[in-house]
Amino acid sequence: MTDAPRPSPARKPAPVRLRDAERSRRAILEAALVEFSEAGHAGARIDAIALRAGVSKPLIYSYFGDKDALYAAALREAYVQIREGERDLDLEHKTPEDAIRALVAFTLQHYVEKPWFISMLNTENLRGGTTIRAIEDVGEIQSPLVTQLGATLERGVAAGVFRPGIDPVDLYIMIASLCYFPVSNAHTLRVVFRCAIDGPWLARRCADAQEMVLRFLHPPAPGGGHA
Amino acid sequence: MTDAPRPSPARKPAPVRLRDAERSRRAILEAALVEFSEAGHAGARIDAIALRAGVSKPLIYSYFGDKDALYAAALREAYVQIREGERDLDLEHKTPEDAIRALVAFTLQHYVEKPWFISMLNTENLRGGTTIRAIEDVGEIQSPLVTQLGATLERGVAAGVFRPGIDPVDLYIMIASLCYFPVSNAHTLRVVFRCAIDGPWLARRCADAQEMVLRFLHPPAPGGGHA
Amino acid sequence: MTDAPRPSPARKPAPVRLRDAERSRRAILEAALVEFSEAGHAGARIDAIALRAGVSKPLIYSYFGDKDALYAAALREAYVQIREGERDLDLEHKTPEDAIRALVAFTLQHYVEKPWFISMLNTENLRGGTTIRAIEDVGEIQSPLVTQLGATLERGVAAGVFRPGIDPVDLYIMIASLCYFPVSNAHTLRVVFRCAIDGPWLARRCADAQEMVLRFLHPPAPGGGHA
Amino acid sequence: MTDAPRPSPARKPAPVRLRDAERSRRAILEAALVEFSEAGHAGARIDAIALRAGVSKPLIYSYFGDKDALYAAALREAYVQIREGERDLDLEHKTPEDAIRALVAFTLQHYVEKPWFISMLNTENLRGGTTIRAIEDVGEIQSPLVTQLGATLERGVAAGVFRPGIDPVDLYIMIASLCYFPVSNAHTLRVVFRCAIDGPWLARRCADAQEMVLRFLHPPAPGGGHA
DNA sequence: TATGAATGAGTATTCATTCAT
DNA sequence: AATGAATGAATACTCATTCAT
Repeated sequence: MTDAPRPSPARKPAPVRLRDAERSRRAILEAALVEFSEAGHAGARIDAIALRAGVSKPLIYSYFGDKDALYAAALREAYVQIREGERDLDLEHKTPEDAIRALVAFTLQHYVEKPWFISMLNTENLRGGTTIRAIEDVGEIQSPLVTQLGATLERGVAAGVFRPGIDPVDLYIMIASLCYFPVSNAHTLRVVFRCAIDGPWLARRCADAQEMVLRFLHPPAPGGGHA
Repeated sequence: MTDAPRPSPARKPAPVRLRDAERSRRAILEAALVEFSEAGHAGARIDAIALRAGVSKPLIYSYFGDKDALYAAALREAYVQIREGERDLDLEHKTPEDAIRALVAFTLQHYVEKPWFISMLNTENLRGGTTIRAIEDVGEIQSPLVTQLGATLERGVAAGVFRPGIDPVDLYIMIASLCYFPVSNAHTLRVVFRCAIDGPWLARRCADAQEMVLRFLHPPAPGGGHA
Repeated sequence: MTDAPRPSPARKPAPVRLRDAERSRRAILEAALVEFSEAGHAGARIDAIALRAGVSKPLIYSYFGDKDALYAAALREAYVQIREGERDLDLEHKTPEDAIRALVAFTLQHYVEKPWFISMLNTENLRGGTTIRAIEDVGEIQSPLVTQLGATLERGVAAGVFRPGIDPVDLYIMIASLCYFPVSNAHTLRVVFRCAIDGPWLARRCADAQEMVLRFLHPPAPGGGHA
Repeated sequence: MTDAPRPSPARKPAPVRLRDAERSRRAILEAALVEFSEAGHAGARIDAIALRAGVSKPLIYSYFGDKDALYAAALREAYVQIREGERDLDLEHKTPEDAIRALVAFTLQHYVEKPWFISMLNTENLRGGTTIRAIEDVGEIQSPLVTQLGATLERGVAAGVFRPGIDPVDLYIMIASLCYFPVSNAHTLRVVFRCAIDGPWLARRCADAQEMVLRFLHPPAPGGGHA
């Protein structure tokens, strides 16, 4: 009202990076991923997401529609992130056994390093999976991994190190099971079993899981195996 | 509305009334268990719990204090229920291998039949375990199982069917892992892998888990094992 | 927190009339009638209604559901009020011509004295009548009047003072038309025609309307009427 | 985005652009008229107006200032439109009785064909007439009609077909009353009286109104009129 | 023991309006 | 002349919790 906003002539005329739609979108999505995974669907606050993303609430609504749609976008993003990691695993250029070891290690590591993945899955399953059912392309997101895993199993069978008849989806679920629970339930395990859920302990979980899966995949020893 | 049915003051202090009070308490607790496990902590509604339990909201407050305290009671109840099941397993009168098989089968079955157990654990872990940390006797609730499992392992080692050096807590976590994930994440698995998460599929999960655990426990074959 | 709310021993122990559900309901309904008629549907504020009624907002929601339902209740109330006035008109004990004069006078008077009636009708018609269509018993509310008016017309025809063939609904609409517009549109008329819309002017409107309606109802003069 | 189509600077100052500006103004005004009349003042959305007009929201603000100013412009436009229609009625070249008939017919027809006129008047009266009071030239907009109507009445009195002493403004209000209510309140009438508010019904309203007004204007029959 | 009545403090969502280009 | 990006200030509605009986 009084003084015009004198721009000091020699400086940059404005914070350059404002008004960048794509950048705002990403900021909101990442803030939502964190908030939803920390607080769950009902507990998440749009206010908190706006604050984290450094934008106003109306912008969130104009980009994503409503809380549910934002939650769906965040859930999808969680899957996209793990797929990107798995794509880089390069299973086909490893020996079958190393491929399995690598997949186990990556899976556990991803769960630990990107804790919102597990949290989002837990939240979504608590909600009965209604949202993920509505995401069109979720099937495609995961299928490359299953294909790779199937090929790895076949190579192992051909090489005589794996027994035949193992379903790649079942195998993936086994691996995920062994990696998921110790991370997902770390808080309750720590209290109930009074044990330290820390790096070394998780490293042992990883080694045990690798051994478990490989023992399960191994064909029976030729001349009279177990018992 | 007018006069309460005045019990003559000097007699026994209305035992029927006490029964009702205890029944109300149980009704509230069970309603809370269902509501919290279906909706999570933030999503659960005191109104809904009152409705399910068939009591008024003030009664809930007078019995349990507030929402958090009710949640804590429900969480504790979930642990109590699974402990009661495990206590009846009678591991010590089975062969070591059968004991392991029985524990795996029971664990999966309990997760499937009492879905609020998994839901409560998920909810509590999403919340960072703050509540369970405050429950005094949770350690004792779980410890009998660990003792039994340790004894079973020792018997197996003595009998030469298990290798030594396995920690009973780690073993229990492995078993729980294999049983937990397919049930906990049934909704997302169904959609992402387009597979039927049904009775037969779960039965195969059970068999696979039993085999996995036993193969893991078996000592290396005497004359040259796995590479 | 500090001092307990000492009830001064000799006084009445509390504001007696609080916690009276029916009384709260009426207060809300009347406040809503005023607020909706002053501000329209979109312009009305639940906050303002709560303030006017002297209750909290949640109470409004617990009694009426949501804004639309409250609006519907207020609209219905407006009709109930005018019906009660018409019921007391006692048309059947007046001469047919006096009955018409009385109905005209009452109608204009009601529009002036209960301004929310016109405002609610205007609001509802602006909204396309969607709400009134959903009120079940609106037809019955108005029908007694139509019956009475039909009887009055018949008596007039029999007495030779009214011509036959007049539909009572059409007649009522004529009367309403003449009374409605000068009240409903007082604000714009005042400005556009720079005329005083006040008591005397409305009294002339009443007299003119009575004359118009009666002239319209009169049978043609027996020996060659108008032109 | 890159270069605007630079018009060579010295030539005529881009007349095409000016046409576009005027067209945008009209588009906004007409969109506003529709939106305000469909939704009322509080219910109208600037977003919706921008969408209907095919322009951006900031353009609306740069042309009209704010929502209230746009509403005022739309209200004024409604009056301008009906004045244009009335100007073409050419009352002075018709017999006094035909002139009245024509005015009644035109009024009803305009209300039916330009529904935003009635809606805008209702909206403005619901708001207490605050806006129209601020429109400077509203008086002039309506006065030609009153002058014409006064002349018509005088001609009728001179011809002996109308009685003297009728105020032209009062007469116009009577006519407007009879035409306004059945159109304005069509939605509620349809439901409350369960009658069809359609073309034929409105045509009968028109004929009845014409007859009513003429009967009212007629001088008392020379040899003993109505009582 | 038990409850109908009532509310303070939020929470998702909307909307007129402005900024920067 | 025109617009995509962005927001402050509401506004409808919810929910854990308490009051009064």
